[in-house]
Amino acid sequence: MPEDYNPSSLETKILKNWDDIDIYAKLKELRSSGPKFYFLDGPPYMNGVPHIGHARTRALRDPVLKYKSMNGYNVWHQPGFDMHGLPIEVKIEEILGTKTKSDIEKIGTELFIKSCKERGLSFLKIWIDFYKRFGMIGDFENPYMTLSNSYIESSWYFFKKAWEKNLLYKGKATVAWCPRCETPLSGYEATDEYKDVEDDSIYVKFPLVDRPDEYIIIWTTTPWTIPANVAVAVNPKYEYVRVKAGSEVWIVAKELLEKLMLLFEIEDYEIIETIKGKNLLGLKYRHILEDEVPVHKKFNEPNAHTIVVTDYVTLEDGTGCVHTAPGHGPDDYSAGVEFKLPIFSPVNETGNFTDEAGKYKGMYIKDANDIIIDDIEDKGFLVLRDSVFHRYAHCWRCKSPLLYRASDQWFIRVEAIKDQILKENKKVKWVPDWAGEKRFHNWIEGARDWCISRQRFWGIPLPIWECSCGSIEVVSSLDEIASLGGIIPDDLHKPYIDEVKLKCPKCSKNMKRVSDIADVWFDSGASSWSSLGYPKNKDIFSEFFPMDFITEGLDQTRGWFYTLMLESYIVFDRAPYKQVLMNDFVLDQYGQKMSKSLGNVVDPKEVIAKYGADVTRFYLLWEIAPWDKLKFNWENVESVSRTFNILWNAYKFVTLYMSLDKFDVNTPLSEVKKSLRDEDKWILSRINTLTKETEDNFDTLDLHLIPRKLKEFILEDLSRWYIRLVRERMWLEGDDREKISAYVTSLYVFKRLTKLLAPISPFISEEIYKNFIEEPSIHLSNWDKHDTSLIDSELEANMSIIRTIIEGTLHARQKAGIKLRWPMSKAIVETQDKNVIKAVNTLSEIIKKQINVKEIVLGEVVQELEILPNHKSLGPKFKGDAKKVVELLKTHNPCIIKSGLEKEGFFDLDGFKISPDDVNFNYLLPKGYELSEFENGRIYLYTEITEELKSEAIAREVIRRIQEMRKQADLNVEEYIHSYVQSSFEKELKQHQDYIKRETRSKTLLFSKDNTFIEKEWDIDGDKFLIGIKKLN
RNA sequence: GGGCCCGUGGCUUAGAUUGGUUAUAGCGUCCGGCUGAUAACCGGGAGGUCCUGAGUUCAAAUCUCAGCGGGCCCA
Repeated sequence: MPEDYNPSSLETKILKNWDDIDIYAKLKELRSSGPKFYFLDGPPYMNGVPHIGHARTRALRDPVLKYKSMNGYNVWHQPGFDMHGLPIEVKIEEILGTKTKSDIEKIGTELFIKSCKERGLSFLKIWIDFYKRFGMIGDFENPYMTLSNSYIESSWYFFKKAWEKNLLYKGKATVAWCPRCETPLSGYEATDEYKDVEDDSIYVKFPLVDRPDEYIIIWTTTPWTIPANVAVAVNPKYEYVRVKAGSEVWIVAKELLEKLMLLFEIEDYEIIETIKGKNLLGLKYRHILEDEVPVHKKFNEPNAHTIVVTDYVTLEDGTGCVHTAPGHGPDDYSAGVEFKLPIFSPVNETGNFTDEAGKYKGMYIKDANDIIIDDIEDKGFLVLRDSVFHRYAHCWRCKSPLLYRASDQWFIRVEAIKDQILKENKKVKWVPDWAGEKRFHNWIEGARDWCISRQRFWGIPLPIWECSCGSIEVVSSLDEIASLGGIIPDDLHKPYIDEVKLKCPKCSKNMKRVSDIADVWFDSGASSWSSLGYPKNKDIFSEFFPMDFITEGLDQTRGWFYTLMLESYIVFDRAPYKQVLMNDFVLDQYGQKMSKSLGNVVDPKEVIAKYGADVTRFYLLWEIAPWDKLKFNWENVESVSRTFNILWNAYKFVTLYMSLDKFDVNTPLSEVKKSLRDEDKWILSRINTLTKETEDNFDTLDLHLIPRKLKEFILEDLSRWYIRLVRERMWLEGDDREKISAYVTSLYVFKRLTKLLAPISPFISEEIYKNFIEEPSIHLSNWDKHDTSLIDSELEANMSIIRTIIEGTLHARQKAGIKLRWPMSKAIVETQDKNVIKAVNTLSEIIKKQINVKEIVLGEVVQELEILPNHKSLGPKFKGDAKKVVELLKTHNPCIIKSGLEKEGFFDLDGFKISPDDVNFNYLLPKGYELSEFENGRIYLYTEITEELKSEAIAREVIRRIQEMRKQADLNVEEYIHSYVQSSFEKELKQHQDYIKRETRSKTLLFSKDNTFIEKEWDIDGDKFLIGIKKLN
């Protein structure tokens, strides 16, 4: 006999059992010959513990895997973990107290990298324990880890392929750079952290060559980039003006002229000439700091220090003439390439000016700002100095302001292949479709070449060796290293890998590895093959690749979804995944982002501790569609928890009676087929319809609909309806056929229901299932496909109609103040609806039972129409005759008056002209009826109480009291008693003696007091009843 | 600035593909009731500018446009 529902102890018990039987090994063995289903786990980043968002993603993916397993698939469920990268480095720097890269080198890169490794690994157990507690079943002994040698070796295959396809190149490029971390950041790393900061805002005039006193005016918020200026860009389409201001001529965009002059406080100015931007092309100017930065005098590129034209120039701020420093801005860089400008970037890794910066060498760029501005001012080129609040990019980890600088980096040529990738993406099924067709599509469309190298320590080392002779080797395996004369280190990370020297195949000299590591986003992007150990291990890969299903958060559009696609495309010329589910985040209940500082963080461990993993998983799936934001709401968790409690109680209810009767759980449904009642057939139909819906929803990944329908079924169909209808039958004594068929039906329903629930809530389903069926685990059982032969849609529709009729009648009873316990002689259903007629005819027994009436009939009850004079209107209108009119109204048939008013707008009442305002109409129910309306009709309850009905009512009232007393006396359900009732209703009660005895399990029923009984006096509608019960020994 | 998504009683939500009676349900709240599976449940009441505005239409929560607010991504 099951206890109360206690998720915590139940789940712990089952976890232990899974451990004992090594459920994963069994599952793997069981499905080993099944069709392959390759799910790839999006590896979480190992710099913290699982948060509720991780729990959500797992609550979405795990049911799919369990469902697939139950359907016979050989599912690949290997967890993965992302363990490299700057965030871990930054954390270790905090712990070790280093500030710069040279600090790290001082304490030793070996120690630093070892610490990073330890930290990466330190979270592993926490995560795997979480997965297990969350009810996931998977290959927890063999996760893929991006820091393992085998993973690194596999991932190198990408560089080899990219190199072979000429998609890997070394180039100078202007990239976002963190001067503290001394490494480039990819575009999105740079844009993760925009902060509002105050910066200088200066307007500067550049003197044109060969045009004395003529200047082009530029604006910048980064004065330190002026030393690197090599051009001024204008938009070819805009109008520019030459303006006479004092003794000088200035060039600015026409549209901005007034605003600028106002800003510069120049009132006297005059437009000399209007010129299209494209006509400014090639105008030469003199660099204003050529004395301080003498290298400018040496640039011999023809376009250096000229006006160039580009489309990116806007009129939003500035002057329409844009200071261009290809070494310090991505747009500037592309202009630099287009116009063959010098890519000049006199700033080193730490943000200090180099020798090339002349006067400014050695200065930190931000510190140089003031000096540079002063120099410009001294030389008379400063137009205006101001400051501005604007958003500026900061390092996503260490929060330092970023800069752009040109440096030598390794790139993946994405732009060359993005059209093919877009084509591949069309083959992927995205859920929701817009995630792929719009979001991901747009992202790929705008993709740029990927700067994949990082000048850091903790990451996958680039497998690129360079020789002083200029030749380059990209290796993809340890064997290759060995064959090139390299000695393979125990650990493929820095600094060990840096020691590996290869023999140059061209000149036989020693080749040195480029000291860079890969952008950490590279790591997980290589998982589609690296997690399977490809290319070394080709068997598993060829069986499973490509992936059938992945799911991750929407932020992974530019992250994992992208790197997986890009890298796999380069390696295999195809999309790596067939189906992608993209989910949104978890917010707090007010829609606010969860953050430590707001104190609104929901810890998944806390939810699991309080409600269990079953409820948590169910809730996370049920609350909202995967691709919408989930506002975490404790009250709704509570409501899911209540549903589980009800499910549990329903389970307790049926097992109670089954075990009392020692019911054989192996009795097949076919054996009772003939004695099934309507409600049995109905619930059998419902559970199979539900199964079909569940199957459909798993197929289309409308995962939230599954728990929603399950919850609805548990509450509405099972608990509130089926059990209510079969209660009486469970109470029958002996081997009643109808009772047995209720048992068999219930068992079938529970067996099915637990299977539907198993993928979502693996513990409670396991517990219930195993109590009925002797098998090692529900998760090792097969999915029971829906059985069309048991689906009867018409019966389902009929049942749903009579439920509305029953509810309506209960409403009518309440209006009339008549308790359900009191039987009524009849109810009349009035309807025009054929479906309602059919439902009432076929299921009248259920209606009668549920609304406690002796007879239910289809028919109609004529309501009487009453006419009421409106004195307020009649009085002033008919004055003295008003009284007479009122009398006349009573003598006419109200129906005729009403239809007359409706048709003509007035009624001739023996000469008095009555208008609609003069009277009110009212429908009167015939005496003894109560009315209630339902969707397609009305129900009339006849409420006259006969002696016969009353005696039955009293019997039921007494039964109810005895039951209450049994409960208070803590008697077991099956125990027998003696009872007595002393009251003035002996005659009535005697008529129903057998009924009372049966319902209350009374061996004897006396009508006089016995002092050895437990007794209680009851007041039932004003009458006194002294009732006693005594346990049978 | 651009792309994508979202906005429905106090709260969480259904309904948008296919425009169509009185806008769904749960929670909460108020009133009444039931109960030998149920710390459950049942009946009823109150509670709505369906973010705003314009348009299309006989008819708009739904379609179109513009705007406001929020989110993710990008610049």
